[in-house]
Amino acid sequence: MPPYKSAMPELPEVETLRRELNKLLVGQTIKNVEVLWTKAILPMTAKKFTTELLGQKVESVDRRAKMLIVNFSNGKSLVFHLKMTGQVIFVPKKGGATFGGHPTSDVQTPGKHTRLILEFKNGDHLYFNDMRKFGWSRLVSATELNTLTSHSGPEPLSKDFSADFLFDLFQKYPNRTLKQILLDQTLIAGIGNIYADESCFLSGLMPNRKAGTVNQKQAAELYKQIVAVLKLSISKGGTSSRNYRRSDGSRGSFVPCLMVYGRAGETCKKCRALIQKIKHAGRGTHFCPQCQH
DNA sequence: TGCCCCCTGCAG
DNA sequence: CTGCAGGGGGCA
Repeated sequence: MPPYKSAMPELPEVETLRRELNKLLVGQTIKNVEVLWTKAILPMTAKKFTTELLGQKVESVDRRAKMLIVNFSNGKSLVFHLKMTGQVIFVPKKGGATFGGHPTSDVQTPGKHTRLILEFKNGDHLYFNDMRKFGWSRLVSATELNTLTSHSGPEPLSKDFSADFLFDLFQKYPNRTLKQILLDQTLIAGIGNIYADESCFLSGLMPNRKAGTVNQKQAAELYKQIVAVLKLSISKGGTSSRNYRRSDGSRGSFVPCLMVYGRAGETCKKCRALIQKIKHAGRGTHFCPQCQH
């Protein structure tokens, strides 16, 4: 078994939750709120948080960068950031098809890491679990939501992101490394450690390569691979290398598709060289010494 | 620009 | 038992 790995939910993981919860929550009305760890909802008090949520009806579920956004019909939004170990788990009312979570799930609802519970009128529950307590959930107005999301760069799967945009970034920050740029949420939204390493591998570029040394063709290839790996991972329900779970408590199935992330010491799936791990940009960084330059 | 901090579980 | 893992915000 691979060694200890800690990976936070990134774009594909949060997008998976968004798609699932959009089907499950829209039209539901909040009947009860339980705040089990008050810091999870800072800066709001548990009392105010609860009062404002009671009776609210879910209109849609959104995602921006790595933030999961539950919109209510009164214009307010409940925003979740899962950070390292956050989970958002949906448990249908008793008698529901998957009551108690996914049959093979190891997730406790509620459990010792449950920080917040929402109960809906029909008896369904939504649990916010977070072992490390880095994650948060904020109830915000439309204006505040705009502020929260305005610091993020373009969505990589939107038309705002393109090969030219990426190349322009590299020209703008020639002394930064590819990984530093890919991880910077103000430049591009939603890419974290896993998909930064994976997209660099897939495009044959070293994560610590200076952006200024990358030519237009290479930038175009990296762009293409970023989009491809994010889409593929979404189609697999994301990467559950450790804490991340889908809304029913089950694991995403992208781990077998990983080429370098979490594979230090294992053989490269392309050339059989040993995958290496270094520390770069403050993160564990995985690469193939033979495939990437 | 880079380091500290928030946290907990697990490796060593 | 110590120390490391790490997103992102804050601060020097």
